[in-house]
Amino acid sequence: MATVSNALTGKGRVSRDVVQLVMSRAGQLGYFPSAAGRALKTGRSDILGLVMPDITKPVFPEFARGVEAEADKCGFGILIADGRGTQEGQAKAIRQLIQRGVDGIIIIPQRGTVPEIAAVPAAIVSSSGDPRSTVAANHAQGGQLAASALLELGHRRFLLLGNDPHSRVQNIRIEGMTRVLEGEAFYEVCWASKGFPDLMQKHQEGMTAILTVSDLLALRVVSDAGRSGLKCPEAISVMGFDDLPLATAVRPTLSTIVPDTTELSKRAVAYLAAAIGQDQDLPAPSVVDMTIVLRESTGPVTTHI
Amino acid sequence: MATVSNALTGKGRVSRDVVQLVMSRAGQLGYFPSAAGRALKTGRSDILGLVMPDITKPVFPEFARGVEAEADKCGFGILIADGRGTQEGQAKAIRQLIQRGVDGIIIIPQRGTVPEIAAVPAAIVSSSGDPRSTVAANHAQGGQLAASALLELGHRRFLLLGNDPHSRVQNIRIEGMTRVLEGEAFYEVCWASKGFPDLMQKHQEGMTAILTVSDLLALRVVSDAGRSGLKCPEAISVMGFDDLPLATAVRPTLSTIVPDTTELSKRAVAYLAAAIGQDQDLPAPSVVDMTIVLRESTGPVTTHI
DNA sequence: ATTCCCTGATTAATCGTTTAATCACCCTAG
DNA sequence: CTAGGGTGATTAAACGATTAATCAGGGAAT
Repeated sequence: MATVSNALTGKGRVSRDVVQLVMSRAGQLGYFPSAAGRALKTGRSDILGLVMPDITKPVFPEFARGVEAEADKCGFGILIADGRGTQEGQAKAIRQLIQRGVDGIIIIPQRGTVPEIAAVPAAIVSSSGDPRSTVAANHAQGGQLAASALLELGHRRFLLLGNDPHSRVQNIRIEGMTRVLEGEAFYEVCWASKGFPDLMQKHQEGMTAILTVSDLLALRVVSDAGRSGLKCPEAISVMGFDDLPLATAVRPTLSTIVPDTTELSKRAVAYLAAAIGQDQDLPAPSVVDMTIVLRESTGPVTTHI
Repeated sequence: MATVSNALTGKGRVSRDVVQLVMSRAGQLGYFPSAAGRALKTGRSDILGLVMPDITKPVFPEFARGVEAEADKCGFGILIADGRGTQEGQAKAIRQLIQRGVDGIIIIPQRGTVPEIAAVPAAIVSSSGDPRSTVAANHAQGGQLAASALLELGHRRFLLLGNDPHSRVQNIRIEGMTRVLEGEAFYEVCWASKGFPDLMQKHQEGMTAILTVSDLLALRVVSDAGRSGLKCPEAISVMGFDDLPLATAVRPTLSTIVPDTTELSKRAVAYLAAAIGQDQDLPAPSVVDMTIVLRESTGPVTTHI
């Protein structure tokens, strides 16, 4: 019995041939170790919890896929929990996961606070500048990327378009943009939640570039523009964020800033693996840069108004 | 010890006050039962596996959310596994879930076959007409809905636009459309994978309605049309499928056919709960209808070509 | 007063692993 | 020839719950 256990887990002292024998017999019998029994004895379930604000919202699925893939590589399973968009939902989700016996939790925090968790190690995936984060996407640098690209194309009057003035990441993205634009070009920040801007009018005022904080917004801009006869990218350039599936489905295809969700999930899982394994030195908090992908919705500024 | 167990699970014979006492003491001590211990003894983990072809693809996240919510109501957790788009990926995912000790599995099958699973009950969420399915979305009826709506608006020449001629659900959706259109109107089926159709030309041939099998395609159509000067819905009406987030972000907003993912997940979870509970009569395979939501991309046919 | 029943609490076995401790054996060295 | 060391297999004790079986005690009925 102990020998079988040792053979299967590769620990302890077992001879080569016995391992072989055990393996083959196990295969024949269709035996595999009971997760429950193992978990009970070892105190580890090899399962990680993943808490997201709302898996329905774009970008999160990408992240979930990355986490699942990475966890799988490390021998972990992923238990998902949806925060249902609320603070209490998030707290409840975390409690539930812990009660289910997860070894660690990956949290993409609901705007703002994260409940204290002592029971199990937690990796917090947040945005650059967040002190609690274990790994952060560099939204600020993403914003800079967007702004510099259009600046280089010759644009000098920008509309920075957000959706929700209370969103942390949107503000950070926009702040990244303004940091680059400051002193180099004229810009105006606008929040769609308080009325969608009149693009035609803005364009007549000389605006040629629109930097949005999300592909969804960029889509709205591009299609709005198209309807009112503003050609994109000839008359205005539009930049999105996140590289959602729609970015390549719409015409013009969207230039966009893409977060490296794969790297993000890799680091989050790696951190937890280390924390669970009780490694001495955990990976330090880190920030993952974004990249830019230029497609059809952006182009050089044309003299023609 | 037994009394504590009984008090906490509500089984066996325990007096009212002892239950109270146990509860409060448990609260004070921060005690909660170990999932592993319980799973070992009862043989149940209270965890369901969810296998999807690729959580990144639109619609699946919605379904995942629904399943998670419904499972939560029934006291189950959800372990996700991504099939990575391949047959073997799916098979491997299922094996892994079983080894992790899930009590049941919900599978959205990779196009075509599903591996035999005997180890645990499985709910197969598939499309209408699939004999193996536990619960199916009525893609055919969805197609009919789309076609009849535009037929009623006066359209008589249709373009039915698919993406992948090998996709089962796409074919079923289109078949639903043709069933309604047959004898009532002219229609032509077109697959985008073999070159995107020239909308202007089609329109000049008299085509006024485009029925797509997905919002992503509808988006492409709408934006393509806009660029070539074809007004939507004045000149052509476009219908999408699935009601993705982008449907309300684009202008014109997309009329679309929306599958009831909530109901789908509800039934899948209910089936598993019954199967796991060894109920005598399991819910019979069922089909859930889709609904239509009319927005800006469709309208009455205008005489003006 | 004895018996019986009922309620509620207690005992102890069990689920399937892991792992430290023990054991059996062979081989080598003194 | 015996002691000792090394290798590989075996024993048995946990892990933390559930649950059938047992036990204790207080009425009610005879």
